[in-house]
Amino acid sequence: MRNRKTTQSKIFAAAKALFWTRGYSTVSMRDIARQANTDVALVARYFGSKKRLFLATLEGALTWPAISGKTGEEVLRHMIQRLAKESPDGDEITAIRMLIVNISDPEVGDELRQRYLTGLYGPMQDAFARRYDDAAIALLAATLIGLSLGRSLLQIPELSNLPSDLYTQLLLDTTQTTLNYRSA
Amino acid sequence: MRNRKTTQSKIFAAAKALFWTRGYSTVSMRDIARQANTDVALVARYFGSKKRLFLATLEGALTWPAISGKTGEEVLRHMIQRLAKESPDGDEITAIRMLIVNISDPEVGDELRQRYLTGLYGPMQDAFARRYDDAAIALLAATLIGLSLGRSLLQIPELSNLPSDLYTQLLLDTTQTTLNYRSA
DNA sequence: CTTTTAAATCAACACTTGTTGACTATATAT
DNA sequence: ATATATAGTCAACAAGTGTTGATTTAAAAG
Repeated sequence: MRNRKTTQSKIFAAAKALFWTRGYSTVSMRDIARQANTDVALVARYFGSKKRLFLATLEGALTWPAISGKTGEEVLRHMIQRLAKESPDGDEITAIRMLIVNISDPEVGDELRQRYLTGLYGPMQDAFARRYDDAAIALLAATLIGLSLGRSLLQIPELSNLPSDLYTQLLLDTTQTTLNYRSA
Repeated sequence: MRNRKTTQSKIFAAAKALFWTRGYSTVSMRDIARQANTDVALVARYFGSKKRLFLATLEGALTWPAISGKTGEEVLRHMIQRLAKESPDGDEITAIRMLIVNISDPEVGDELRQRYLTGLYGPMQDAFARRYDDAAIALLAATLIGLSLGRSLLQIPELSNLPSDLYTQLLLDTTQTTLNYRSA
């Protein structure tokens, strides 16, 4: 098959899978090419550079999907459902997990941190503003990330072993109690 | 100064600082040598290999200090105080932050995950066993890690801006409410 | 002061990295 | 069937990687 589009998407899929699970700097262009059954040169040619390819895999990630018009709770519920789909064995990878994996990379960490703050955290803060304590919202954000880390990366048994529906329930429960937190 | 011990400790300090902040695979032996004002060859000679040097920096980390005899609350309080010392600008680095930074590294991630589970999580589970819900303990572990991530790595303003004592209070508060969680 | 011991340095190795350019092969259009 | 456009391949580059050996230099022991 000699088709540019399909080759491009093969490369893209391979890059996303590798970058999102193993992290930017531990993945080489040749790793991506091998995974996509192509040549290294094509990876560089079709996407410009390694960093540009990584940034391409971030398209649409770390931003709320159509947040306007919906209540904070609705949006949050949507995110929780997505988080719950992330399996501990890693065949389903959320943007939150990708964020954790790459946040401390000197090459792309700052970019990711900024995208998270402006794309996810900021809007969430706005959606709940003046209805909950500021510290409670920050606490909720941190807790959701911590749970994702504990379930998929650290593989804490009590979290990893939870079936998807019970994990969803746990996320909903903690969201509720966390939001009601008042500082001082 | 021509002294083996001091050179070794200079190298060790440089390695720990770099590994713990930037992560194992993004730090080169030459980076360490440069930071320690020595030659690359000495780094390899004094510590065997890159991985052995990294493992050396883990000495005493990710394990409870003298847990026997103390109650779960006492040990937990001790950990919280250590967590609170971690400044958002990174001149004080906790083992938890190091864990997050390196957990997804293909080279050392598994080792770290295992050390965390057997050295920190397991003992904590034992210390609280039959006094709190299993899910509550897992939830607490995940929340503490999430807060560390949010404060020092993601730099969520509402967490990063908290002075050390208020951050301690937040940790204590959430610990209390989280432990009382009952599933289903 | 001379000899010995070992810390520090220099150079090199085999290999991997991202990226570029020239070349070949194939599908489409004439 | 021939010409053209372009997808795919191969080779090479400069730079960086971990690691090892030989050499030089300085401190300690005689």
